[in-house]
Amino acid sequence: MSDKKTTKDLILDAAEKLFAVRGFYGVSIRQITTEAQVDPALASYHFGKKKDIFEAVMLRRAEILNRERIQMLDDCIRRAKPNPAPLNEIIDAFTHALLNRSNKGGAGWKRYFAIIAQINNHPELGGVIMTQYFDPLAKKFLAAIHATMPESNPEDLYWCYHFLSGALTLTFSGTDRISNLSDGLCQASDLDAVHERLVPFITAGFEVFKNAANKPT
Amino acid sequence: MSDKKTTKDLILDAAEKLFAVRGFYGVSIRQITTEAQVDPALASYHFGKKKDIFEAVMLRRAEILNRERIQMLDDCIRRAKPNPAPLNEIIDAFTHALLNRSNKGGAGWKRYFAIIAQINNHPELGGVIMTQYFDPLAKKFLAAIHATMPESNPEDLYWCYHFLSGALTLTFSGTDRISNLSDGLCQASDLDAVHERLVPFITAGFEVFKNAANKPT
DNA sequence: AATTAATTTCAACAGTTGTTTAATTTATTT
DNA sequence: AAATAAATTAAACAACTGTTGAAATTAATT
Repeated sequence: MSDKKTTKDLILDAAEKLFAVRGFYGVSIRQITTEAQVDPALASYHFGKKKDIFEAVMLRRAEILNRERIQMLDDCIRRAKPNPAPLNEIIDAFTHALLNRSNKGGAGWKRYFAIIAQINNHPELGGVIMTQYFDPLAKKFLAAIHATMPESNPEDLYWCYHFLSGALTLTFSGTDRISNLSDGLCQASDLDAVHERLVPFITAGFEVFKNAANKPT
Repeated sequence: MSDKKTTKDLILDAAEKLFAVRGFYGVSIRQITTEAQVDPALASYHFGKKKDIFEAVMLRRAEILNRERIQMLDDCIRRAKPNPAPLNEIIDAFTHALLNRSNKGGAGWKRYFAIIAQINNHPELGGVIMTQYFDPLAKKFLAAIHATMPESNPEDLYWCYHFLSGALTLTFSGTDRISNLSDGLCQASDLDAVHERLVPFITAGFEVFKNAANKPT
């Protein structure tokens, strides 16, 4: 019945768990293999260097996520045809899969996004995965936005995307400072509350730049 | 003339530089003291444990920054009296000192903000400094917002603040992914460009919640 | 100038780091 | 069942980790 997990996945699960709270440099291979209840040498045997473990952790879920997000974006574009997709739906498509997986995908997904949040704000790590998996989708997304806001200045849109990316990232970080700040009224773990506000918030932000004050360069 | 730097500051400067790009766990005391051209034992002698070095790095600039930001917020409230301060000015007051220091304060400040960006997204580190120095100001700031948007739901405002915090944080992170994405059209280092767009973007986001759809709980 | 305090140096500590090697066990193929 | 491949184990490697102690030096005080 219950398929026994492969050693590779045991290691990846353990690595994901530990990387999520202590970061790449804060976790040793021995800690990972201890958590996975596996011999230390197996990490090298199956993955190679430590960075390769990290990349394997990132890749494992990146593809699933990417497929879902592209799907949602395409759906919402198709639904609106021949008109451009509505802005708020585009932004929803961009964020929904992320927040939904983080919310209802289980502990693994939550940890995965915590790592994403770290590398998104870390200059040295993350470059590869983010560029390879997230940026192409970001471009698709921005193209859809531009289609629905044809008068806007592309430069403005890039910055708006940047703000969106930051807001999302902080939400995933697992630092629950908003809970302190609000004396428990809000909690970063309540991703439904986030999503409910994030989409209109960001939509309104984008719409400021609907009619370019600055001409495109 | 040129006051020779104290050993303490040599160490803090080196630590700041290295922490900014590799994070707390990614930097060793020996790397710090080598960079500072100082004996390794001096780190313990002057600061104690490694975490104490990190906290000292954070504290050094936190006070300066806090003073500036409170000043700007108070000024803008005073200017508007007896009316509440305009929303966009409040947000400008919140962001201006940060972006200005990061932009024109020299390399040290830039690195400092890169560290802030890391700990803001890192559950284990940062708690102390952020809670002690940044959250009180956040409350002041949110109170000002609420004064100018009296019909709004506090819960909504906390979330808006959360989004603002994320957008700011990513800007400081030093990861210049927006440059890749825009093929060089935008650059995260161009903080004037950020500021110019961030304030109206965030202002519009907040204004969505001016009249609470959800009644306050 | 003598005495005390503060700082800096050098050496060492026990523990951990990532990674590799060779031997052993398990699984797969012929 | 024999032969081959894949996976796992245990031990070891040199390099590095944070931190400490005692001696040597510099600065400040009497």
